[in-house]
Amino acid sequence: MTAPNANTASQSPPTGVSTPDANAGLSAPAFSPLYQQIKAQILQSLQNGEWQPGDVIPSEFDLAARFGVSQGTVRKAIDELAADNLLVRKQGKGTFVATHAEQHVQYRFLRLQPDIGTIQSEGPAERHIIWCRRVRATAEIAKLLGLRTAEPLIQVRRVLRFAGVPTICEDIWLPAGPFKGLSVEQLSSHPGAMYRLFESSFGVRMVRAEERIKATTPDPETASLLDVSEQTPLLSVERIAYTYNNAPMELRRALYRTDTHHYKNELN
Amino acid sequence: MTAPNANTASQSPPTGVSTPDANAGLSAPAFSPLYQQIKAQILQSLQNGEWQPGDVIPSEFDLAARFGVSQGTVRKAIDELAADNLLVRKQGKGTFVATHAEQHVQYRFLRLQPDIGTIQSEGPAERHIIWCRRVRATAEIAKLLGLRTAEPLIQVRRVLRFAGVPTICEDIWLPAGPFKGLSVEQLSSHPGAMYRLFESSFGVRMVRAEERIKATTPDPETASLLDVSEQTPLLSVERIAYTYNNAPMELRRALYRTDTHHYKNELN
DNA sequence: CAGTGGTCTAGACCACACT
DNA sequence: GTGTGGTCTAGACCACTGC
Repeated sequence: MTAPNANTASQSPPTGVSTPDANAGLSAPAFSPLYQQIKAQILQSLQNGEWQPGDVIPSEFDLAARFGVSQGTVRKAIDELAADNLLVRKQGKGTFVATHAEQHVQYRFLRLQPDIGTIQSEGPAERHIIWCRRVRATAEIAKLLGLRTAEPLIQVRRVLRFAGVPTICEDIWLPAGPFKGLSVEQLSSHPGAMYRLFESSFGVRMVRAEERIKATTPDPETASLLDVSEQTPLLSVERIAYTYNNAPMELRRALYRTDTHHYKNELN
Repeated sequence: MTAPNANTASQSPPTGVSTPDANAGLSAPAFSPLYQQIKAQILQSLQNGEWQPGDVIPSEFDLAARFGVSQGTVRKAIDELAADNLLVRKQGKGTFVATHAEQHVQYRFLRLQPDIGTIQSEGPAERHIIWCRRVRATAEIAKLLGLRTAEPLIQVRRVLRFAGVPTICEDIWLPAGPFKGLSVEQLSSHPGAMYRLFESSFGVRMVRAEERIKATTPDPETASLLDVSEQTPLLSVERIAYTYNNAPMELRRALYRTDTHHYKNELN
């Protein structure tokens, strides 16, 4: 029962891995290390909701028994998932599913920082929802979100203020299906950041994102919302956020004022 | 000589690590895993030039013998250094000191991409050095580079063209000491990217960098160099590049045209 | 105290590159 | 074939958490 890899009478370690026996003749050059397969299985359990954000997952030894491998192999799989910010290890306590809720970083994907002073010493941002309505995907937006043209979307426009100054104005597009029922009330009343709401109310956890940045000037409406002139150069930040299976689930187009803030990026 | 951790007569594995004996009484809570110490020693050999960029370093077993630890411990140290892009592992061949020269990525820290089309299908950039002269550090620049005001610097101004279009105009400040002798001829004639020259001719290897991005408009001179109007919004990118010991060694202030290109960032 | 993740070791075997 | 990094195992002990 507990030793699926048992294969020899001697006490040599299980050969495992590349299924050397079944590969007689010409076989696909596919070679996947055991820990990658374990990683994929753990990912599967995350996607299908077996373990919810914030939960503890089974211990390394439990998982090793469950998958019929050694603890070290499970460890390597978890190491990679932790490096991807999908799991969080806590010595003495266990390994947890990463969550936007308990993350001490308030804005996971926001790279805008005040020019001087300690980070976020300015306190939490004020969030003002301008409106939230159902729209249909343009060809361009559909392509970015991996949908078909004219599929229903929810579009949210909001403004973020730091220390009372309107600094960010953004449009957010979400596929209507997974986010059915999203309302202005929900958005306004929810205390935390937006990704927290997505996670707790819609079971959608954003895992990574890509941003494309340009410099531009605002249209009249946005200029008014940000309290700047139409000639003010602003950062245009287009973000696509992805959930577990690398599926795009959100498109944001934001304009950032950079008179008191800057976009910070670390290059390695 | 070769077994600094030898400590017991029995064949139990060396206890090592936390020096449990010397820690009687109240001691600093410092605890450094063995592999971190190995990592530091390898880093030391990189800094003092024992292994040059492009070189193979000794095999994991050789290093294990040299440091008196097991191969697995050396492996973990190298894993982290490889994750930091300081070393590059090549299965079957060895572990190499990372270099800007052989890196297939031409511009290690440049995040600007053409809006459409395959990445860098536009061919290599044309580099035009505008000038290169000795200056003295302003208080602001000195602070950013960790120097004192009025220390001698070399300042380079250049323009990069993609597909014939001037797209980037940047000023580069370098401490005069480490870069003694840097000349326009050297900069112009050197075939590759700038960091390659720094590495091969001055022994300075840039390891990581930070960028601060704002939106702005160009001054008249820069507008002319980039062939745009003074009202054109541009990305202002300030980069500080660091060498091994986390010491800042270069400051760049660049303006990017974003009419045909965008700054791309991956968020994890 | 028991349970968890974190470190370290020793040894086996696999995949890849060079000669 | 030899040597390199890459994977896997088994077992020991350390550090941290909470009962």
